[in-house]
Amino acid sequence: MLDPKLLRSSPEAVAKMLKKRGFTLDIETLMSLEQERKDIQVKTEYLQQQRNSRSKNIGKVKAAGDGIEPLLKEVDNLKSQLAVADEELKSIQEKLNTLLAVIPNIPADDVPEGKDEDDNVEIRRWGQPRTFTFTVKDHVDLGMDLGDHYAALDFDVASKLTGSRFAVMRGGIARLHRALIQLMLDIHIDEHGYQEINVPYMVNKDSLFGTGQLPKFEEDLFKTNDERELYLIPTAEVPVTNLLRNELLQDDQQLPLKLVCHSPCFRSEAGSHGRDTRGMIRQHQFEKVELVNFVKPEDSEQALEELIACAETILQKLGLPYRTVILCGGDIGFSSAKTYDIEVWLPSQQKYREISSCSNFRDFQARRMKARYRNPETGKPELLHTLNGSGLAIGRTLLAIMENYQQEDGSIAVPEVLQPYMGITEIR
RNA sequence: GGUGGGGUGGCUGAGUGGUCGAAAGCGGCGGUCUUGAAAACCGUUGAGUGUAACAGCUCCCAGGGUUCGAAUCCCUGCCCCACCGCCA
Repeated sequence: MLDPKLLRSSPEAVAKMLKKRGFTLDIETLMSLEQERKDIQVKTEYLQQQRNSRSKNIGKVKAAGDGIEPLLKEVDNLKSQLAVADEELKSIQEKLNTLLAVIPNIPADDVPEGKDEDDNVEIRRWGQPRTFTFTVKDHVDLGMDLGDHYAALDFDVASKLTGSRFAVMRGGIARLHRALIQLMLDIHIDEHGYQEINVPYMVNKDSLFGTGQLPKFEEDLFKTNDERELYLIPTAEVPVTNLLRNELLQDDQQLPLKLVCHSPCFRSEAGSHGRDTRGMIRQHQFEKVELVNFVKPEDSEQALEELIACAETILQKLGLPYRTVILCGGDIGFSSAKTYDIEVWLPSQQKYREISSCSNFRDFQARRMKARYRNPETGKPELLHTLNGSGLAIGRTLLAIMENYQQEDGSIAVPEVLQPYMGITEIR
């Protein structure tokens, strides 16, 4: 959520900044609602004040032994007025909140202009895509041929079990998948100073509102159908960031708070029919090692640079060529002020494809969540800044390894850093 | 699933329907003392909204209700704790 004060005081400036991401702010509706809200609120509070003072008086008058009849009559009159005003205020506040809840975050100054992913700007590349002396296969074909009796990567049997966009992994591929999780967790914990955390994979509406998935993106989520209205998490970002919802940290020594969480992620992929239907790129269920930071406002810009570096480290250790892009205004996510994507090289597609996304949300999520800390300078509560990033998406890393490390006979060489985790040097 | 007890400020924890935004303690902040620190002592300290600053308003899990007046009474929901049963 944006700062309502900022929105009120300089709506034109906000609208201009939101324009960068293709969002049109309806200033007129907003400001007229806002004016209405103010008028009614002033009126309501005046009536409340009158009621309160008279009610207090009744106690005193009664104690003095005098008659309270006239006062009662006055209060009664106030109450009926108040009931009307209250109702009005409630309804307008609801309208206003509904409007505010779907306004996206303001992009950072250095976010490039642009309409969609084609306008994202590459900021660096690492590694050299390998030249193959044979015809490369994609991970689907590779996975089908690996394994003794059954495919090591099996989409057909998964669709029998569940449906499309799911996978079954066996043997060496399943083990590689697990090894990747271990490797990533170990690096972030031991080398990057993260604390490991394990959280629920189902969350309530409030949590999803806090990080910004609700109310706008419900169709992307899987929802349970029991009366509790729980949702499967689309990313660990939701439960982990919401750890500090409605919290006020007293001790700023806890900051920055850096948490790493391995979890499955569930996405309905409602809007992506027909996109990446082959293979593991876009699944309804995948796993991810997620990095979440809570920092003081003045530290968030630097924290994003560190976060993206942590994610890149993993690819470097795995020897996977990648490039890093900064998302343009039109491609940036709803809650984010600034996002870097890391894209890994896929030989079968001759393209770089997203494998990580690291964002600075500034106080946008914190305001929705009321996640605060006490600033020792002022002694006052202030909103935290939140950040998160994938470090990395496991399924996509797995397929990148399969494709980049494939050998002519269809086997997969195991990257050196993974060998201690795997106990083997190749998967066949 | 059964029975009982609870949800109060950063934390622990009191709170006869009016003088309660709320005792006390801890923690925090400021000070006295000290070479410095600790201890001790004194003072101060809820969140939000609003204002130039006051004032005002809202908030004692959430949502309804009773009442002139609700942290306090009633209803519903959620959550927590204890014991019993069942169980990975």
